[in-house]
Amino acid sequence: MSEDSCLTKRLSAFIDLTRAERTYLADIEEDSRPVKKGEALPIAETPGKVGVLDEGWAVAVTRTLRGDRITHVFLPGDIVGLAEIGGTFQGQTLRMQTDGVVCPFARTEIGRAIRDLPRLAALLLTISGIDQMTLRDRLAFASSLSAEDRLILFLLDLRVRLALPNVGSGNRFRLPLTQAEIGRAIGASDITVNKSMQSLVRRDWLEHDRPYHRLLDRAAMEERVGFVDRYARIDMSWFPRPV
Amino acid sequence: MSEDSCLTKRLSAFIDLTRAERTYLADIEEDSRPVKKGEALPIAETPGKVGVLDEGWAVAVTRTLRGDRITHVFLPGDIVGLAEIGGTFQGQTLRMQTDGVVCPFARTEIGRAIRDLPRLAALLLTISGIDQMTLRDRLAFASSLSAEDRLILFLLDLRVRLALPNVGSGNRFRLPLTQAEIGRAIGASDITVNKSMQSLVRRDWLEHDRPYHRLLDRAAMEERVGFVDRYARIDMSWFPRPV
DNA sequence: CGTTTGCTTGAAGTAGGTCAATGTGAGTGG
DNA sequence: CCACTCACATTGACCTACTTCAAGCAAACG
Repeated sequence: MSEDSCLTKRLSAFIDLTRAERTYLADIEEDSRPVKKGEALPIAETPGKVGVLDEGWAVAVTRTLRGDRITHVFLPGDIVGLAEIGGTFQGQTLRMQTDGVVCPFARTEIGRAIRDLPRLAALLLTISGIDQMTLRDRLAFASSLSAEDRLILFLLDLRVRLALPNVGSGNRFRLPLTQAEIGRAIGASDITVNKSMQSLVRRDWLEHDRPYHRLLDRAAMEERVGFVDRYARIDMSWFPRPV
Repeated sequence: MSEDSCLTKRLSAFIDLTRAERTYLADIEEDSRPVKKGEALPIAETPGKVGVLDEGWAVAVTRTLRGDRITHVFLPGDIVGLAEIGGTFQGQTLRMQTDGVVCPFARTEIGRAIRDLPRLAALLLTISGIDQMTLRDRLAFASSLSAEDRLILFLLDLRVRLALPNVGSGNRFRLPLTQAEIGRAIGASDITVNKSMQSLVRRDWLEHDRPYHRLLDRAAMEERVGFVDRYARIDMSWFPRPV
């Protein structure tokens, strides 16, 4: 009762869960499991799992002919494996970017939860949709923004999403990716990332102190790239009534 | 009974719907509505709607600082507005690319359907996930493939998805997009699209006859870009039992 | 204290963007 | 039936934002 499950913690950021929903979720959750940096997520290894990333960062990597690309960065609290719930993993892997803790769920339990907790089903669908729109944004911007602007967008997106679980974490955050990895995430070379970062620092928009980064002028950055926070306003009026 | 709703037709490509599911879906469907080329989809105009594109092509357009980009192409049979079900439309529009017919659904009805037809909820979540993975693929390839290879990928994707509703439609299909629009979809200029197409024709991989295109050597094209058909194998073993 | 990993900087090469001009077929109106 | 127009496709020339290659440097780590 007092102990909230990982999923409960996460979903509470969006809706107030009822007591019934909470206990249901706590029941289906398996024991949380520590995972080491560099390891594949247990979700990706044993098919039929979904999980909540309780601590640490993870990345979704897509293998291409010319090296691996990072297609998604998972932050603490994020649900992992939701997109892959019914599809093949072919060509994609989920890998821990730092040490962390994962709470796995069996896919069949998710199936049951969808049946028994319709509001949860609606919420999951909504979250999946938002992720999709965010991806569309990135895709659109990938070809129309300069590498520097893509970097700005990347930082802004992280900032917003980090603020979701631990409310208002400020503009300073740890970014456990090397410049080369950032490059693989935004579609640029490590050199370009480096030079863009320095350019941002010179412009007094960014401050960095090795793994820590601080956005000094978020307003200017947001205006520059036309940033839209898709998590800001979610319409849940159509959700079915909770159990 | 004899008359299947748009959504029924679509979802039947994935699962065998029960009689109860079919009649439920038929009940919540509103009258299908013809839409003209260039018009915004009624779904995008009146918030709170989702729809099935019964006939015609549509595109999702994301407004960027440097012109509009096409982030998704909807084909006949596709569900439109699913990604937008809970989010804001900000910066994105859905526009008809040809004349067509749309079957709208109220979002609240989808909410009710999720409650009453849990298997449908699971399927929608799965479809949304697959779309997400496809987007990730495109994002990964956007920065690691040449414009020509991106064009190949674009054509292959259309081919696979066109085959979903009207089974095995062959390798020849009508592509109602101008070269400039294709460019906006794959992140290239109209000039590059033109030159890439000619290059493909010269290589005897593609044949085109104005709006019609024929893939002459799909195997070679798929191999070239490492194509993965994410719709090919869907795991539904975890779905809740149908009503 | 050497080795590795990541950051920094410079220089050279290129894919693909923009600009500009021409070609071509389909539709429209006289 | 011909002229006009408009939308698309085509071709060439130039130019720039990036990539790749190469080499030094700093901090972390066994």
